[in-house]
Amino acid sequence: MVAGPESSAKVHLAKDIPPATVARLTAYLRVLGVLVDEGTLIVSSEELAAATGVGSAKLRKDLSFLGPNGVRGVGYDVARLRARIEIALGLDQGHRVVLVGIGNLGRALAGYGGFGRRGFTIVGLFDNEVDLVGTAVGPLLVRDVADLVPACAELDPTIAVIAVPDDAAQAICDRLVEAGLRCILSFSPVALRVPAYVEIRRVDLAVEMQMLSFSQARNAEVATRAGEDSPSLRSTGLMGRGPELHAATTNKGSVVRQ
Amino acid sequence: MVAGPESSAKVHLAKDIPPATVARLTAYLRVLGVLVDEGTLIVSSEELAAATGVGSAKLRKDLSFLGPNGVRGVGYDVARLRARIEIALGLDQGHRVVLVGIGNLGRALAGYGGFGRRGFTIVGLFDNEVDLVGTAVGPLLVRDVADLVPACAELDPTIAVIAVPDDAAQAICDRLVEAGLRCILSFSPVALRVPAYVEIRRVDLAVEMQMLSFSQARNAEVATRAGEDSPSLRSTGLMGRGPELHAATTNKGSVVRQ
DNA sequence: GACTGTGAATCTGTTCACAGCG
DNA sequence: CGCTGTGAACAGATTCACAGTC
Repeated sequence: MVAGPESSAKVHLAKDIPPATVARLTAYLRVLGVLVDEGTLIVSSEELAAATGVGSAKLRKDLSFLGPNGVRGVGYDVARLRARIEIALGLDQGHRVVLVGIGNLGRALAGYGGFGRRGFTIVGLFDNEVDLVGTAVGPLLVRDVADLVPACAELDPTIAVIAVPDDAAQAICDRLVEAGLRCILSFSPVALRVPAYVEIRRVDLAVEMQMLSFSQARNAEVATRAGEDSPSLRSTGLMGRGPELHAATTNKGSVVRQ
Repeated sequence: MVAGPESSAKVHLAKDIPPATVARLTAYLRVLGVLVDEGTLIVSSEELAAATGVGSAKLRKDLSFLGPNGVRGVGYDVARLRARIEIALGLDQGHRVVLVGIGNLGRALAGYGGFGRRGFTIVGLFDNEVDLVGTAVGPLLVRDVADLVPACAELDPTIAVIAVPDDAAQAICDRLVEAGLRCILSFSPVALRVPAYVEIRRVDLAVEMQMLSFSQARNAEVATRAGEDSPSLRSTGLMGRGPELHAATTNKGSVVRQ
């Protein structure tokens, strides 16, 4: 009965949630957004799990870390569950993001609609290329990276994204830390050194390709059984929703086939 | 004694390597590349681990899955180890990659030097935008996505990358499977449905941001102890190498601080 | 009856500490 | 003596099965 009709009462949760669960909560959130748009009010663990590509038991366990959220015999209130997850992830306040490095990747990130839709607002763009500084990318002007520290004082960002060439990454990272940033997402494969109080995550695009390469190598090795057996497209019924809900995909650890 | 002086004798390994290890092998590989460029011949587990941001015990265990690769009391032969990892990951043959969706992200991927350097050659670019078809992106011309299946027969790719809008992702994915692709990397957050024999990995850029958001929320909750304590920049000595080798970064599971 | 929430069992990954070897 | 390679202890994540509740 902990589930009173609070709206943003900060139920003090969000403390002991395992990292693996956090990673999946974001996936549930996305699907819940689609369901809200469709006007769906209630969803069962089975349905939500199928739409996200995980097992239903895992999903229930994940959600249980946020406290009781569903109604037994019925399912989960879509809107309420979404709000609950957003609070747990700290997304309810929104985030102000600065992006450093406006090459192709930076541009792609700046234009990526998925961010805005999920509570991330890009508030600053930086680059060191003189030709680029002052030009508009979307609704923002690119600033000189030399002004990073003072500009951050003004912009008050909570998250920084690094999308600069490898050899510049550490210097930019240092500057960001100096500017007071505590959460940094880097797209450079180099291991960045930061003080312990700074949270840094790295996305290395080549890693994903290499993991694919490995599984191909493994499969090729087992035999060249190019047999077209096993269609096995999980069809869990109940899935006749939008044209955007599909089941069964890997997530992150590896080849999590379910 | 298994370690004879073979060059590419396919030691039949690469079978039972845990996924978590595979993910890290790619990181070691990158650092080894830097070391080779610098002319370093021998590296110890301690050094390599520091440069990659993992613990040395973990590194040794990871490498042990490939068989004995080092010399006790000395360390690892840089060039030999690199070759060994490349074989294990199936990178020694190289990979032919087709890229579907030439928006900002696709363009960023097409221009990303990290791929070529690591054995991935982009051999085909596809989009459905008429204005784009026929234009050059780097050394390649963009092809019409309608020609995907016949073009793949000609290009013989081993990996496909999907960088199209969310609502087109499943259709493109189906087309790629039809074209015979078995390894697909998708940048769309939607869970794609594929036959069981197809390996698919998903990279959701928003997930990483949301995980950062979570850790910030957690930290803010514990208290606003903005204390500037703990500088703790691991400095393991032995690190006076290039300007590109740094230590201590998270990897993937979460906040793997070491 | 249906579906959630969860302890208990299992599996996977990490850490430790040391034996084994050059 | 130093460093690799690894069994054994440990921690974390997943799966199972069912008790609890509407």
